[in-house]
Amino acid sequence: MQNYINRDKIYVENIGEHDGKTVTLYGWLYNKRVKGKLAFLLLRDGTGIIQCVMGKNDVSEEVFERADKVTQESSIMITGTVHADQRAPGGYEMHVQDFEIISLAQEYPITPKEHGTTFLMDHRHLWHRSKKQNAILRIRHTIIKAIRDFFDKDGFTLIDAPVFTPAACEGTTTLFETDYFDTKAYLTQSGQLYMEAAAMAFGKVYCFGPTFRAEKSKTRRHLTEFWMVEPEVAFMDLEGDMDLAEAFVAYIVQRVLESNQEQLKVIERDVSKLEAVVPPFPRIHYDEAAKILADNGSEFVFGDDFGAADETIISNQFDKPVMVHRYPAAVKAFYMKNDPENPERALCVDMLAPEGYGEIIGGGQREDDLETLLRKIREHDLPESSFQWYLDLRRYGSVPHAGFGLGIERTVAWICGLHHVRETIPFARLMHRLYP
RNA sequence: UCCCGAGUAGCUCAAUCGGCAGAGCGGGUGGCUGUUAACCACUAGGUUGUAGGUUCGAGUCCUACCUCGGGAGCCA
Repeated sequence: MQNYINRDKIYVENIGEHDGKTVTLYGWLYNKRVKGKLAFLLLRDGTGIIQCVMGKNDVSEEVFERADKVTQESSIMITGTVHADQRAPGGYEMHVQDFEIISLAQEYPITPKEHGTTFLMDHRHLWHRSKKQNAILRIRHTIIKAIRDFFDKDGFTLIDAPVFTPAACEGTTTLFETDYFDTKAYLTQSGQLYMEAAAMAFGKVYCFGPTFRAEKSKTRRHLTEFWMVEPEVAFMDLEGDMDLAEAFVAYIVQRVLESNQEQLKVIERDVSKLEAVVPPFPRIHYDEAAKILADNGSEFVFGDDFGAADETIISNQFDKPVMVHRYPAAVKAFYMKNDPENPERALCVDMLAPEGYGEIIGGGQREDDLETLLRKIREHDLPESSFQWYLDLRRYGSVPHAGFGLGIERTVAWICGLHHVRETIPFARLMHRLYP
């Protein structure tokens, strides 16, 4: 294997720079078509796929025999001349001079025909090699990079939140419990409370990491382990929070449009839907959203949170993400600040993605008054002692502050136009999936 | 936790009213110098999820269980 290390490797994505030259490519056999005295080998190297043409008369008998016997996903090395050619997928093809099999693959489970999702998820470690999955995870990479760039350029500091937490942060969802020496610890469901502490220390902060929910949810929008980015800003109100969320999401979409045209084509995404995502986004009051539902025959009960079908009805009214604000305080978490103009309502906002993708952002202004927060903790029947550090933030220089959380996988699913979030994360963790 | 649906060849699926378990892909063999999920011919490949029941006869009908998928609730 030592012979195959090459530090100046040429990659398929840059093959146009080598038009007319003789180069060596390293990769895997994506597919082949052997037609008598002519062989078409599709080399995949992670950055793209190139068709390599081998005429029986142009290579030694031994080399042509290798093409005949090489199996799908065998690792290979091909030397040849690069030519622009309309007939070739990708626009360039290679005329083969030499071809070596680095490691002959056993019978590869993922054939070029159809497979079911369960089978593919069981072979997730191999499925990544497929064109579409490769494109999705490249777009995920762009989204994550764009998220970090957006905040870094705007003076935010990245503050990592802990994964082990001592108690339920919000007391709503079911948490994964783990032994922590002689006590219990729980896997985090949100870094937000810690970000509030960090915002008081650094001004503008965000965390980006995995989040865990032990809910027995089996829907296309749910994972038990997912990634979330949570910015938090001191001296910011709900309006500022919505401004931030809007600029943030628009920036992410723009970056994908700039960087991933090729991948968007592979996954057959309707790009015009993404091009429409420019500020300003519609901002509607909970009462307006309720009216939309009433007008569209929903069984929605005023005062409740919206169900999945309700979110779809609301988002379908717009061709951009829509921000719904000021939900009834009763259906929101204890740390949400109540609207001084209507104390029954919370200064909160959810952003619903277009095309029925549901909630991608949840956030709002936080309660900054010590006595009010204390009362809410008691009302929600939460252990007061666990929240002393959180109450300290109101004891020592409390300020208005706000933030939100954005779910990475739902954002990727929306931007890529996917049916299910399980394809948006390299190795999905679902209620019935812990392998591979 | 609740509701709905599905388990048949390595994979994707078919099998009429309960009547001989089949096809495509993938594997193997042979053929083909411009293929695009190549094509053509031949070939191997089955405890029909498990356990019971009804029947002359069960992939098909009944009961239970197992596994998986979709959805609800909850949420990002």
